[in-house]
Amino acid sequence: MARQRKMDMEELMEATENLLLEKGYEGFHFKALSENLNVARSTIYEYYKNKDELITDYMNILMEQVMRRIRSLADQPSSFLMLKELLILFMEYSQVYEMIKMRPSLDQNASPHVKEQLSKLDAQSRELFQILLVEIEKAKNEGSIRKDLPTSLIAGVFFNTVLIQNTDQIPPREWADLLFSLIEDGIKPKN
Amino acid sequence: MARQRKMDMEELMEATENLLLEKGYEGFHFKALSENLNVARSTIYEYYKNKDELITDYMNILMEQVMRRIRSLADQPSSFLMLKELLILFMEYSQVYEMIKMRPSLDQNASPHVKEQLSKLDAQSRELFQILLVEIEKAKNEGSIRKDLPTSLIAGVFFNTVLIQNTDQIPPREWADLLFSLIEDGIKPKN
Amino acid sequence: MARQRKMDMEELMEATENLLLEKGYEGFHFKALSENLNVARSTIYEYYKNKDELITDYMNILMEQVMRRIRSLADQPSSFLMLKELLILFMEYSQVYEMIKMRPSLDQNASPHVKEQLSKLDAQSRELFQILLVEIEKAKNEGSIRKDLPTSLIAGVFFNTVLIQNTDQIPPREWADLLFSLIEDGIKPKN
Amino acid sequence: MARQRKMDMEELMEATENLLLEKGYEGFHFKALSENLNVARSTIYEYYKNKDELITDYMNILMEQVMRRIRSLADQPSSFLMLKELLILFMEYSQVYEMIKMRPSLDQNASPHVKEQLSKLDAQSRELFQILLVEIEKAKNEGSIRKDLPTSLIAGVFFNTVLIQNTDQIPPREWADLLFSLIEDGIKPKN
DNA sequence: AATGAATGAGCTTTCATTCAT
DNA sequence: CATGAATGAAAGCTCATTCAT
Repeated sequence: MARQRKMDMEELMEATENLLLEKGYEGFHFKALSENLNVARSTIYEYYKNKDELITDYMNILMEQVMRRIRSLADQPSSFLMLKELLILFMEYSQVYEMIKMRPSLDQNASPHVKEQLSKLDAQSRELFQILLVEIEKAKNEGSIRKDLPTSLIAGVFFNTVLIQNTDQIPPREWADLLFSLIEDGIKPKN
Repeated sequence: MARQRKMDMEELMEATENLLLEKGYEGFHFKALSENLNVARSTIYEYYKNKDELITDYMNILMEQVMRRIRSLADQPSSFLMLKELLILFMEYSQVYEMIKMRPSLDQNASPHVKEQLSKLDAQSRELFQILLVEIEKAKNEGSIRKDLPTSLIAGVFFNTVLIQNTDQIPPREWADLLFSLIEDGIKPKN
Repeated sequence: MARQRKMDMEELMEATENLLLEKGYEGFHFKALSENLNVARSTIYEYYKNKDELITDYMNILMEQVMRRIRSLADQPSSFLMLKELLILFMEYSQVYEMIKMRPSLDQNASPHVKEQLSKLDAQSRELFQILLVEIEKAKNEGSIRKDLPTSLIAGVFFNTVLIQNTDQIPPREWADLLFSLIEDGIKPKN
Repeated sequence: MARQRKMDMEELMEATENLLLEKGYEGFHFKALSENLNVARSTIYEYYKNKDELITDYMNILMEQVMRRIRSLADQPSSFLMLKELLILFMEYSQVYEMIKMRPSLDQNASPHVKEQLSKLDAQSRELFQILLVEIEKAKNEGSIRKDLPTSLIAGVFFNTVLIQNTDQIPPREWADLLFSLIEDGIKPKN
């Protein structure tokens, strides 16, 4: 099998994710990445022709994973419960929204291959948003969500609140319940 | 051809803000900045010894402005109303939270002067958080906020929801009211 | 006038020419170029965004110069004499044909700007060839050139023989006369 | 998956020649070579320790082949006819002159082994030139070549004109005759 | 003050070369 | 033999920063 393999795709993707979250697109360097992985910088180029191809590949893999999870969520008793499941999923995959915010930076000097990857990515983002928007609308019709709140605002709450830092180290499940409770009933006491 | 264009501090700060928001700390370059301002790159060095000093200076100015506004808010009839005013202020100054998230990047190779600027900044951030946390606690005691929600979660909601993109272009005042209504009462219909 | 100017466009073009002739397109590096010019590598980037832009710019300048000279040659008493003048010119500018041979290498990853420069260049090359071919045809009709030799062969002789190394260091004018004499009458003694 | 494709020396030499002619010494890379041959890059190292050894080996093989052909040409009725045969041979092996022009690039960091190969090569080049020069001198003495033309110029014509692109796709034999006719009698009509 | 010019540091990328299987 | 994997050296390029006017 030739020289001992040092690079591990899983590790590469993990390191890519961490570095992206920490430094953002502009601060993402193969130098730091290779140091994290303990391989030579050039080794990464054996797998990815450049930064953008690695990043878009990572994003697509992430998105596919999330979409697979979302599709496996289908058939909840109600849209309201579906939304709760989505929120929990978004918390687990809070990188997704960070990546979506990073997306515009990738347009500059996108090579044809990168462009292709980006359009796949965009398609999946659109699908993700679509699902969320549809579920919110359905829940409004179900009568389980207020109709006076714009759907875009509610969707925004879903994406943004999952980024809240859990500084008190509350257990994830409990944190999710608290967050959903806040979104559901607000901060005002019940009566 | 000397002195073609005077530097204007206001413009400099504005351009700094825009570039920081658009590209993040790692993507903030004097090159782009000077192009936006239509001055020579070297001209900026007449005012700031380097990148980090400009950025920390901008951040401090921003923070001072916000803190001044917050202090002018004091003496609301209730903590609950105070929190509403704070949310409106955070919406107006949504850059603030973006800057706070950018803060850690500034630690690397911070010169003594930058370190000093950073500690001023940290002091102001701490004060800002403190005010928010105190008001939330007071509101809990007032009985106008549920006690079962962790204060850190509520504070997080205050910072994060102001970043929601107003994609539907709803007028700012109305958007603020809708957002506060959501935070106050949740998405569930009253019944 | 700011820091003392070290780069001189004339020198830059000259060094570019020399390096291109010596190493060819693939062996042309900014490193060697900057060493020849005694400036930092990055300094060259202040003038040219990259290798290809410098090279195509150089080639266009060269071509324009040659075409200007050619146009100033017009109105010779006969096409035959015109061809002699052209040969002398080609000897003086023997780089031109070397550059034309290098031309195809420039197509890979040509940026839009480079593509534009290349199409200008191609237009001038075409014009140059055209002039040569037309003069050869006219000379054939004048009866001063054999009609049994393909025009392309004669044109080829004009371009290729100017590249013969003058190893014996014969004075240019004399060398040109000898070369033209060979082309005119061949190597066989008159009888 | 070992041993998928056997290396074939003939193919290797052919690919080496093509790549050298297309890209020149500086643009000759094992990467492209291995892709052309459809073998792993590292496989070439089983046969040649490095780039330069492959190139000098190829050049020596080429030169030997040419010299063998030249030796088999000996004993023409006259030096003039010998020169015609040589021209035809040079047309068939027009790579030879391209390689000779490439020769100087090989001096940089030549390893001992490469240096040895180069000196063999140089010996053969010298012999080749020698033969050509001697035949020209003999033909001058025979009275079949003008004595007023420097031998070096005539030799140069032999090497350079074989590089003329046959753009009109004239059959090789015919092209050779036309070229020799031009060299012999010049472009001027007979009377 | 403002600028044009130059530069070094550091990242991106390519490629020859090595090595274990 | 042939290969896949890893790597260092060197080129490509960008940008913060300095400096003389």
